[in-house]
Amino acid sequence: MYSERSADERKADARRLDRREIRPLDERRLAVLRAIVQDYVGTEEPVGSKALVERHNLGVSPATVRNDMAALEDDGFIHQPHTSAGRIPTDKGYRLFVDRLAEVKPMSAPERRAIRHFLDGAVDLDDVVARTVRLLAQLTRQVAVVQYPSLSRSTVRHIELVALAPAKVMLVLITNTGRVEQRLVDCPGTVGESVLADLRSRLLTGAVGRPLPEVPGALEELPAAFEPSDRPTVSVVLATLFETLAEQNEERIMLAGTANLTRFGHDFPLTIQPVLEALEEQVVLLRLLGETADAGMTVRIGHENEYEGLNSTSVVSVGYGSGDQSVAKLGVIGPTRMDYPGTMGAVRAVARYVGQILAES
Amino acid sequence: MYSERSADERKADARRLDRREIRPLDERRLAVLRAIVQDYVGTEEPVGSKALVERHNLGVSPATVRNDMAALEDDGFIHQPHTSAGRIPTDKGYRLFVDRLAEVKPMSAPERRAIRHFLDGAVDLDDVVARTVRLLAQLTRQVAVVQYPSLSRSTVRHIELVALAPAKVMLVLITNTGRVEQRLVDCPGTVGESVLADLRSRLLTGAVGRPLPEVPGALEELPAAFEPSDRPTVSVVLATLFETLAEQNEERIMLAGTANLTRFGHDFPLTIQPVLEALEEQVVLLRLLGETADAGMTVRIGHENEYEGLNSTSVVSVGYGSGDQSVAKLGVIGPTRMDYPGTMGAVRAVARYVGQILAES
DNA sequence: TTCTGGCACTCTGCCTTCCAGAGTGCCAAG
DNA sequence: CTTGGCACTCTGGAAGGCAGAGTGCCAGAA
Repeated sequence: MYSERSADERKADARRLDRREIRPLDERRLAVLRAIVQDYVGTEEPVGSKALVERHNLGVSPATVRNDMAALEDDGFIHQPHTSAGRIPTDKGYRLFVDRLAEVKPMSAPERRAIRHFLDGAVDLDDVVARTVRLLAQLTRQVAVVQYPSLSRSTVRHIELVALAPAKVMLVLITNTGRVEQRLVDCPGTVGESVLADLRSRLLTGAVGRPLPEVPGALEELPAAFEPSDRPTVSVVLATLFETLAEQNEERIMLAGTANLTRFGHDFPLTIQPVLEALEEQVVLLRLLGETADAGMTVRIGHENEYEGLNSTSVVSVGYGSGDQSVAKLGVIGPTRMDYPGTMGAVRAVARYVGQILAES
Repeated sequence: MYSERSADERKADARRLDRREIRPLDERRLAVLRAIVQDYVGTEEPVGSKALVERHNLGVSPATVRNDMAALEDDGFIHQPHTSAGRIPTDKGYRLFVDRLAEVKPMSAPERRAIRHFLDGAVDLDDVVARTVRLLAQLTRQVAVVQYPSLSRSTVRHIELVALAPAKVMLVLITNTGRVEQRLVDCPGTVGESVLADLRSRLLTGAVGRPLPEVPGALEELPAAFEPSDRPTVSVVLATLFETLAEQNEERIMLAGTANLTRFGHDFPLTIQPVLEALEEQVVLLRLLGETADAGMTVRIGHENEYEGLNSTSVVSVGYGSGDQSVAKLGVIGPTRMDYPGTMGAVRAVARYVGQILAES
């Protein structure tokens, strides 16, 4: 499937390389690296020069490929487990592959339809996240992680005040991402219905559509609009609201596909344990996703991951959100030896559709 | 540690056996089984007659033990991996061990204090459950599962309807446990403010204070109170509400300690995959805990578990709750070769303390 | 220069063989 | 019923051998 593209691709690579002035990596050497990565990802076995020439028509002999391999090894892109074994890409090799040799593989039309269909059935935010994470795990056959839309980046869709008792008010905050937060407010005295209605409508006018962090500023002057006798109540409600807003708390995370870890590799128990441990720590996962760039897809390969337990895994993550704003991150965690183009394609597609779903609801 | 108890225990066993008329299992044979289970759990290796006599002072020769072992094997309590290997307890053997040979090992005072201290820091329900599950995983070094307190007994605190768009209504349900659920309702036509207000107040009168499962019955006649033209809208809202109520009854579950699976055994990847798969399925876990008896601890050993993937695991579970009522279940999942007395002790202790915490809050 | 075929060399992975050790079942005697 | 003795079986690990795959290097060709 790659032969058809090779001519164009090579030229493209050559151009890019020239731009970047990377001398020692000529066109063919990069093709060799790409072939190694592809083969290794497919077979999970070190790949040798002969097999490489057979499977990819590189147009040169094994001996030549061997020379290129030696050069690639010198530069640290590939590595030999033992003398006289095939080569395996290093983290640096994967990095180069991802940066310049691979293109995100778009989902096929049926796949896109399936994603759409699967996510469309969701009834609420929890369900959206749950479906997303499972879908992602299934598509990539890896461990999927989805962060709940964070409060700090979303906007106010609605605020509701409900009198539960003479001096008790329930404050409900609904964000554009579908998240609902509620707080019970103990008021200093009985609250009149009319005051409550007034406050409610003023809150709505002042806050709806605003990003959460901006709301306190916008409502600062509010108590002044009320009778002095009502101000304590208004202040308490406002304080509670601000508190709720400020608690951009508990970034929650959902996980799926841990069973896919069993396909990790041969030296399996050694690799899997730290990974499972990492996955149990919400903090680690949050930091992991936190490292994701705000725009564009982030790929962290092997040792590029801060957390040691994930040194033999790669993390592909991306922000998602309604509209252009990214409100949270999602991603997958798999062995460094993963199908990067496919994984990146799946992650990107899923993120896009979740964003749409969120925007619609 | 067992020798000190052996005299009393043996008599007790003998008595119990007489009561149950199990002839072929005399006192010593049971002691042998107990020793086998203990040793196997400790070493993870098939245990032979000689080693058994050396480690436990059974007061007889290896040859005698061999005879007993042969008998135990005939009865299906133990099993030989290969001719001329030691013996391994079967599920049936563990069952007998748990039923009659083991006693729940109480936690030590420092352990109890640690449990108490660890759980006391919890700030809300989520936190209680999260702490509990982690604690349990740590104590038992196995996979822990905690079910959220059942909501079927909680009541409606408030229902709110908010018009977001001409034909879109946000339905918010708040329970007395502080849980908030919201749904977006697509109405068949434009909804008038007055209709909405009317519906809202009727919902409140009919539902507030009622246990969730009773709400549908109480609101059955509601559409009849409205103009025929409004009934479709009312019906849609009601349907959504009932759906939400029903979903509230779907219990949630929290999980921890999956990393402990790596200590499962030698034939590791084969065993662990189905287990991980099972753990991902909330449904499976819920069914698993659902099988727990309402009172007392339940131990399901190996093939006693309905779910096939858990055929080589044992599940120790127990109900917990505030006061005498069990509101939910918790438990651990581990290899059939687990320390039953210790695990049961930990599970029981944790359940007890969680109950107390819930009662206090 | 750059590529290529050839060649000697090295290493793994796998298979076989072999042996010690642990464990058993059975039997005859206490 | 228990026990010591004995012959037998089976695993697990060590040692050795062999085929296959892969490499590096070199000298000659393009």
